[in-house]
Amino acid sequence: MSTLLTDHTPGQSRYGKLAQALRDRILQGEWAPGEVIPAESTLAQNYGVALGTIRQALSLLVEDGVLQRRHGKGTFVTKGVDGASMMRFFRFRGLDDGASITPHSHILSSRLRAASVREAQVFSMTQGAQVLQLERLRSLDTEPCLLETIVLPLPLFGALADSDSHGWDDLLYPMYQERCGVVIQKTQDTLSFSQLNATQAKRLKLAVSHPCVLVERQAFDIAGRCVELRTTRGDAYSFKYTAQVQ
Amino acid sequence: MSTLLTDHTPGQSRYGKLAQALRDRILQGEWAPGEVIPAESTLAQNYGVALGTIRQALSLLVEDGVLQRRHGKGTFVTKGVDGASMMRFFRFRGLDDGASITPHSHILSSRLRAASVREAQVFSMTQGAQVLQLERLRSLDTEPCLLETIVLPLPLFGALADSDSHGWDDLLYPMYQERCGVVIQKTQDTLSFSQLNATQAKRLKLAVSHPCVLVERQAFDIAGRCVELRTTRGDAYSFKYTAQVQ
DNA sequence: GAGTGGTCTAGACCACGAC
DNA sequence: TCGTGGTCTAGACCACTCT
Repeated sequence: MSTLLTDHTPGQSRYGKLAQALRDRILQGEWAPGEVIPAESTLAQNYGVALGTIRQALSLLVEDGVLQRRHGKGTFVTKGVDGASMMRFFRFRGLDDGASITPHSHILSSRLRAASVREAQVFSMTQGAQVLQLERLRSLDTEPCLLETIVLPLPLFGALADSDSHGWDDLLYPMYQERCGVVIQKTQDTLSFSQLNATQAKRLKLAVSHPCVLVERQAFDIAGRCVELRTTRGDAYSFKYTAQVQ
Repeated sequence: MSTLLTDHTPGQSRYGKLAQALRDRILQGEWAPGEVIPAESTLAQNYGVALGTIRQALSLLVEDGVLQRRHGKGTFVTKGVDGASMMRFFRFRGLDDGASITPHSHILSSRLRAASVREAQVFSMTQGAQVLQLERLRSLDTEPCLLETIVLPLPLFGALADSDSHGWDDLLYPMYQERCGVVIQKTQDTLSFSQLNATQAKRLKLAVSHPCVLVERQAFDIAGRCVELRTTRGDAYSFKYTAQVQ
């Protein structure tokens, strides 16, 4: 028995409350990312509701990307975004559509500094708290393609601040999970156009003022907190993105 | 009684087949865009299935954007996208986020020509069939902002070929519906980067080689057929788009 | 009050996956 | 063969909208 339902309708449907209860249990870490949660019939019994009701609750969390159903196997906690998602905005030379090659990662710099006002806001930190700022170059087959500035709040990412960036992986998000217990659940990317300054151009082996696409990302963990701010620049001529409307 | 269900599982769930049957009735024009379809209980009776089954079928069509539910009122056939959707990719000067001003439309040219191979393919036309090609300039407060090339298959859009473009509306999609009976249901937009040639630059009052964002759109009607090809160019510095991942 | 979609139940059987 | 999620039923009651 987990949490008995209180009486009727304080302001939400029963399956809505169930979804919230299950989400809380996931956030508390009762089931780790990638693990199975109890069967629908078990949950229905534990909460004392009909099967259909628990299924509606689970559907909400599936829509939200927190859970995934697998017919015949069970319902699993999502593992999170894989971190190669930035490549969806670009199509670099010689890559077919299907090709999902992970660019190699090289950390150019890593330093601690005080959070700006905006950073303190989005990270819900006390003003002046510390953040870790990374500069990172990503390359495909030795050719530089993306230049990134990444800002991470402390002490959440303290493990990274203390470690040597030479041993880091090509994908950051799985590494956030392993080393800091942070699962990236969603990202919001704002695209715009810009031009490279001298330093950026040199890193990317392009000319000064070369047109680039700017991706400003906020990444959120499973609890919905923003835990990463990232600015990515890539050659505008390699930009290619497809959007569906309705 | 509408269509009795055949026996069990030729390869789809019962609600899947119901959804297809309902979609067909909508495509045939049994209910016009904006109209109510019969109540869930009525449909369930007519098809001889349980309420929950018809609700699942309707949910598929709602997800697909074909239907909309309104609690207490009924289930309605979608009216289609409003045609102002191109503005989601740009944020022009002096426009706040919420502002959804429709740019003024000016048709620069309109002519008939034979379809290219690719056009014949995407429109499912016999090769060499005719299309209507429009050049169109869209302006905000007398300032040109978007330059478009629009290709429409004939004879579907014959009514437009025969009419004077001076009397046309600022939004094309509602006009497609009124004059040609074509409801735009979905669009797929591919974004990339380019530069303006001399003609384009002049139209948009920008310099030659000015950076621009290119939007290549395919628009689909309620039956899923591609019925419009559109290429839109706008100042890259006004480009601003937000995407959610997972 | 009548009609609509939304929630919920308690049960049955089916389809998939692993052992 | 067993446990999982997926489909389907037949009924009940609730919440919203219009008249």
